[in-house]
Amino acid sequence: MSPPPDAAPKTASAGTAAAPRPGLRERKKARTKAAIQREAVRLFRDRGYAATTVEQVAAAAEVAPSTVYRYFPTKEDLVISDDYDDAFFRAVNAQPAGLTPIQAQREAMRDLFAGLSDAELTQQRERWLLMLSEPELWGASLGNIKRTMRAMAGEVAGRAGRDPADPAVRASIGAVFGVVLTVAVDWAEQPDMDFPAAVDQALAYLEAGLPL
Amino acid sequence: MSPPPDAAPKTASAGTAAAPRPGLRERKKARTKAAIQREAVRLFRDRGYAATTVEQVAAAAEVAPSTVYRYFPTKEDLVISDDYDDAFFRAVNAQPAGLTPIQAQREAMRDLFAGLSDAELTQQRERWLLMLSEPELWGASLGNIKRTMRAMAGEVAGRAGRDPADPAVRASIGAVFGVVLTVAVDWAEQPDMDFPAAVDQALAYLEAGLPL
DNA sequence: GAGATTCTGAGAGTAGACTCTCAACAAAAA
DNA sequence: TTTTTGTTGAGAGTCTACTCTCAGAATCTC
Repeated sequence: MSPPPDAAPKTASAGTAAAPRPGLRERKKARTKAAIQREAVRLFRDRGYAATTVEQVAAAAEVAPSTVYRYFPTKEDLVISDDYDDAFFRAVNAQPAGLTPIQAQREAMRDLFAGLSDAELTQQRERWLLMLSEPELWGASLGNIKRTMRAMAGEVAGRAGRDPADPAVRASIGAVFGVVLTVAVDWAEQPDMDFPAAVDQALAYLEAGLPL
Repeated sequence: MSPPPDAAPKTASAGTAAAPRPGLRERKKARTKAAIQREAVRLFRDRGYAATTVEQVAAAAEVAPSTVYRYFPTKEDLVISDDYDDAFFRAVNAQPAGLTPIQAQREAMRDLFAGLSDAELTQQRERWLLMLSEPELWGASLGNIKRTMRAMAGEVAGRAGRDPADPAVRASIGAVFGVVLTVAVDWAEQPDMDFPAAVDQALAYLEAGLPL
């Protein structure tokens, strides 16, 4: 989903690089892309993903079908395009040493949510809901999942002074992923739930060794 | 995949129910279905899932395309049809009281694997590999995942004297799922790995509170 | 065996995701 | 302004999962 691309600088520190200042063309493209995606998610939510054709999305966004495909190679991309995985990875990376991997991931989650507006959270919920109810979308996000897990394994391994292939490292990553997933599933079914708080609580349980 | 349906009695105890003894027709059907599925998995593995058409599967199994669809409503069903989820649930259910939920699930896994032949394990690996590499299949298995998790929540809740909606219960379920998933991912990439042992080890880590 | 039931093959047909091409137009560069 | 480059719309076309129908063949029942 990603916020309106007009708010360009994502990596807070502007730095030295050239900031070519987006021309009119660039801005128009960004606006078109955002509009297509917005209409797509709206239609998918209202009529169902499978029941909505790309043609209808194009019509709603007032562009030609070929234009839709120019921005989003596949129908799934209309939904799964997102950069929170990378953001999460960076957030973990930024945690102070000395934390256990699970603590670090928990803190990273807190930081991540702290930077999101309510509107963005709602957007995320829409996306999760779609991804968790439409098999096709859940499938399309497999790549993201695997990539994130691999990256996290490297990060956690470094943090704990272990090998990324260490079974204990893998287990740790998997546990966090699974825990967050279940909370997301619940969230999809209970709109009013406080997602950030629930994730934090669940990770706290995990941190405590899942007492039951 | 499920073992050749000829080996009918899955729940060891044959019990009282009528065993109508399969007629020739039944056996033929079962054989046809098994053959289609076997050829499908073979072709998918060799040529890739997307690159293999249902028509090719039909040709390889020496039946008409319409026959394939009679047995398997969708192309995905050629792979994801399986009853290990239920088996796992029953195995957990059969564990003695007094174990923690994670211990119970770990023991259930052991029991489950103990009942599988090497051939069946290999078959499972083929399926996991396909499901974890083909987004479409991973997506199609979402239903199974959610159903299993829901069922497990009920089971664990009863076992721990909690509510199925209790966050601690959900977290526990999710952690186990995630841990097993990561091991499966590794397994898909490392054919020679001892999957049952690795799962057991990973769950042992989880049981110990994921020390790192 | 004769008749009832079920399974299969053949093939035509639909839908919708995705591709490709080309001409018209808008914006940037000169 | 003129030229050059990049973006769009229109539309024809492909590919394949999936549906439906019907006739004939194989099994089961009596």
